[in-house]
Amino acid sequence: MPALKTTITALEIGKAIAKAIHEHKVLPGTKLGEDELSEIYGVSRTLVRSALQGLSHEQLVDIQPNRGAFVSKPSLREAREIFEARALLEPRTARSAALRMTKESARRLQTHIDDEHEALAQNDIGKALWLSGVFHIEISKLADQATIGRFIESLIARSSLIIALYRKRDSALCEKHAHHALLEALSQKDGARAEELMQSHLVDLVSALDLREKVSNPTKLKDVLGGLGA
Amino acid sequence: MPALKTTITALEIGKAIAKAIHEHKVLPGTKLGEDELSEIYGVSRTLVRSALQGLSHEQLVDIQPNRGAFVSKPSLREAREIFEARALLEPRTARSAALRMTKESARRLQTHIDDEHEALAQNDIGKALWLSGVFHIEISKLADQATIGRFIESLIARSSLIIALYRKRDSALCEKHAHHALLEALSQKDGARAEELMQSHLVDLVSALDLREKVSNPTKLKDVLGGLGA
DNA sequence: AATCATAAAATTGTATACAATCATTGTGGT
DNA sequence: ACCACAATGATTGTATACAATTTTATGATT
Repeated sequence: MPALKTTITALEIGKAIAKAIHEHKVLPGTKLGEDELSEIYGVSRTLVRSALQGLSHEQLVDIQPNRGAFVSKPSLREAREIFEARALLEPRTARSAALRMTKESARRLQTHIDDEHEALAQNDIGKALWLSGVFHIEISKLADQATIGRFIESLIARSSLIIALYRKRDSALCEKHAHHALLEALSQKDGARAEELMQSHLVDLVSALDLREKVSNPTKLKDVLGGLGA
Repeated sequence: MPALKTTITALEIGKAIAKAIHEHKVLPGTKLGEDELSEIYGVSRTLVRSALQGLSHEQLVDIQPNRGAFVSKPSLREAREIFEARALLEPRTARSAALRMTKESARRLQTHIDDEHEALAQNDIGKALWLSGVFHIEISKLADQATIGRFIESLIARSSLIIALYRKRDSALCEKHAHHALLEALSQKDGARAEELMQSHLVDLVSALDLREKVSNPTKLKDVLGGLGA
């Protein structure tokens, strides 16, 4: 059997935290204390800080000077921007991916979809959410455009924060057929259709979100909690 | 007078290094030693490492485990990808920027162009290169799309590396009229024209580059340094 | 009882110390 | 002269120690 690795890198810690965020195991606003994390991963704060700084660069965590790192809470405007950016990048990327499809990659994507369904069947929403994101990332990787792929990857990671914050109640988050249809178009190397499908898929995703401006923050708590029910 | 600041942050160090890279003060491949930098900025290696990791995340420097940080040397494929990404993002961003133009922002951009010309007049190529990049970044900021703006910013920073590596000999890098024409279209809120101009401007930039595959790296130094000039 | 001031505890920021790894040079052998 | 190999020096990686800041707790005062 392979020797079990004893070292852990800052990058791995970052990935682990990112995955937990993506799966909604930790929610936006959660404080990520350094001592806590170094305890968890069995390393010194040095590596933890390095990992947190990396996540901060991806805007998954927000580092407030002298106060610590918190899971980011994208504003409404950021939320809208992120999905606008996805709408700009992903459909075109799906088109490119279609042109480069192979049997092998089709098989890989199918496996992903199966896993996704399985996770949903087991009601493991977090895992399904994560797999759903990975599906999009895989497509962008197929497009053979690492640079744009990285952008998309970061947008998808932040999308999970947005879903956590702004998802409409009882909105289905993964229409299972959407990914399936996408895969079909990709397999047939039908770039135009893949582009179209991706575009409408993203529209669907946004429509499961409530990105309207809040009525207004109640200026005073008293205004809301004023009368004692009399 | 304002108290002179005595503290320096990792972010500032990163910015300083990034600017030096952008200005071609340090060329791709240059080693960025930690001791060296901590000496220069008068801080411990801790902050320097933090800065370098940040730059590594932007792919401006390449951190090789146990070997150190080097100014990145984008490959030909990366170079092509980066300009493809710019072609995808910047024209559309220029269009958005046009719609949001104000007198004030026009004035700001004009100042930038003036500075750029001044730098060119003084033959300060590095500064001109940097200002040229900042011009593009300013436009993306005007578009009021921080997310895409950050992507563009990172693409432009890496573009300076590409220019350093792949610029055709005696190719003019900043056609002065290009930015001027762009500003004009923006000022007139002519989005369509701004988009068009940006697109062709980017084409011009690429055409000043030699992104053809190298014949082959000289496998042996001897082949190049063979004859002793006899 | 509520508010403010102050003190203690906990947490983050930076520097330093030590360990591990890599590069270089020097030595000995073929 | 050339290659292999070992020792040395330099550089990066990680942990720990200390300083600075924030947060929480405590107590005095109105």
